[in-house]
Amino acid sequence: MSTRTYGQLCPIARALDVLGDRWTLLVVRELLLGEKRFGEILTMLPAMGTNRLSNRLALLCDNNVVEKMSVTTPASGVAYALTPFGEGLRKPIMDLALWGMSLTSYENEDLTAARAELIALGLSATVDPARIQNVDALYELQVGAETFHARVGQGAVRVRSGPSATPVDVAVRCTLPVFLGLVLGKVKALQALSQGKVQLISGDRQKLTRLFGLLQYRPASARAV
Amino acid sequence: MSTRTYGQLCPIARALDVLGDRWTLLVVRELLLGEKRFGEILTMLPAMGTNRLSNRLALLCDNNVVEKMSVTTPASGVAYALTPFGEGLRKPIMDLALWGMSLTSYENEDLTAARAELIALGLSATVDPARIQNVDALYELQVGAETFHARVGQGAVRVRSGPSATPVDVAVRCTLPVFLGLVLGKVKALQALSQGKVQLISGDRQKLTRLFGLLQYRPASARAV
DNA sequence: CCGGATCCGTAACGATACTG
DNA sequence: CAGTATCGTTACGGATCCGG
Repeated sequence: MSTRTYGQLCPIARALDVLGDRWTLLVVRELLLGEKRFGEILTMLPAMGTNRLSNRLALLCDNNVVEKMSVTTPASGVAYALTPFGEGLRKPIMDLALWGMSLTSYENEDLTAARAELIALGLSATVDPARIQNVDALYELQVGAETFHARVGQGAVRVRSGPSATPVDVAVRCTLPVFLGLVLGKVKALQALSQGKVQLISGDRQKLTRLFGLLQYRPASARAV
Repeated sequence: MSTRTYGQLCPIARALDVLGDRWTLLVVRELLLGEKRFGEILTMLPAMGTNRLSNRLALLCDNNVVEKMSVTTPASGVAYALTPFGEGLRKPIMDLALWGMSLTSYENEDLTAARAELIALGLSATVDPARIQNVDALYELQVGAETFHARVGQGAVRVRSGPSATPVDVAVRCTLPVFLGLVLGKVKALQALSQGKVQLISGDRQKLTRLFGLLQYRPASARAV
């Protein structure tokens, strides 16, 4: 029980009464990638501990940010998903991601615990809606042991964990270092394809190039601060 | 020293490494209202304690979010202000305020520690830019013992603590309960004026009405969730 | 008085072990 | 798989004290 609230008559303070505890916003971040089971969240945030994850999920459920839902795969049980109200956090959190991008370098980092879907999620915040005004495409990416998908459409790139439930336009596979090379612009998609660093499982090369044209990291100095 | 970082390769986690500690975002909120001195911030966040405020400000300075600046009023000394990089937090925080508005009721609340400028700041996030496309006006409000000003222009309402440094279009004075009645729509500005609940120090009544037409609280059920 | 630094009791955190 | 219980460590909240 988080009886430690700010108790101020201010929407920011009220929001932080719900979200301000350690780990809480990262739990929401995980659920921005799609519904997840208790154990899945814990795998992504191992230092959190089962106890705290349990507490945080209960608090988020109490505040109508998260709800339990029953799932059947891989086994029968419950999963946690954002409510429509919780989905309202996507905008503030992605704005925060855009700000945090200036604190983030993807070069010379330890990749042992890195996750491509988090990199993709962060970069999706940098995409200018005007650039994808009339684009609509669904991608599936298999990066190392991860599988996630990205839908480009309606002025946004939306990243979700796991394989796509519907047929995708393009499906590709690569390693995490290759993925990083692509988003850093050090490797071109077509070049990586011809070198066998990227395997095109389905779809055409043109659409693949377009995805990595959007998901490009630019260092802070080159962006508006 | 907050040596307790998430250490994830993710801009959200990196942002929270800087901002995620308790009180930190509320310190930034205070500075969104303008530069403040150490003691001023502490007065607004008394439960924080001097040592934590000191630590947080140091961490924010280290990360180029906040900078010290020398001031001469009321006495010679230093104040803390957001850097341009820190100003970049205005958008995410105000988006969070908009979300937190659904958790906030301004009715039947304890007003002993309430601050009108925080209410105004929160409501400024709800203003539709389209409504103030070609408006440009500067207001000074004296609510109880507080003085703050609000500039309506360039598609946004910007609230800052203290009196305006430049001449204002409208200056008014009222009590906090009256201010709340105005933003709740329970009292009309013209009506409050004629009853003497609001004192028009300078400027015309029409512009005053416009301000409180913008700064209106609508309960969550009436807004998009 | 302002801008802190030091100290202490309490609550939260991080990790592990244990249970239905 | 999904938690609960426990425990040592760390941070928080509050008060006091220090140097300019």
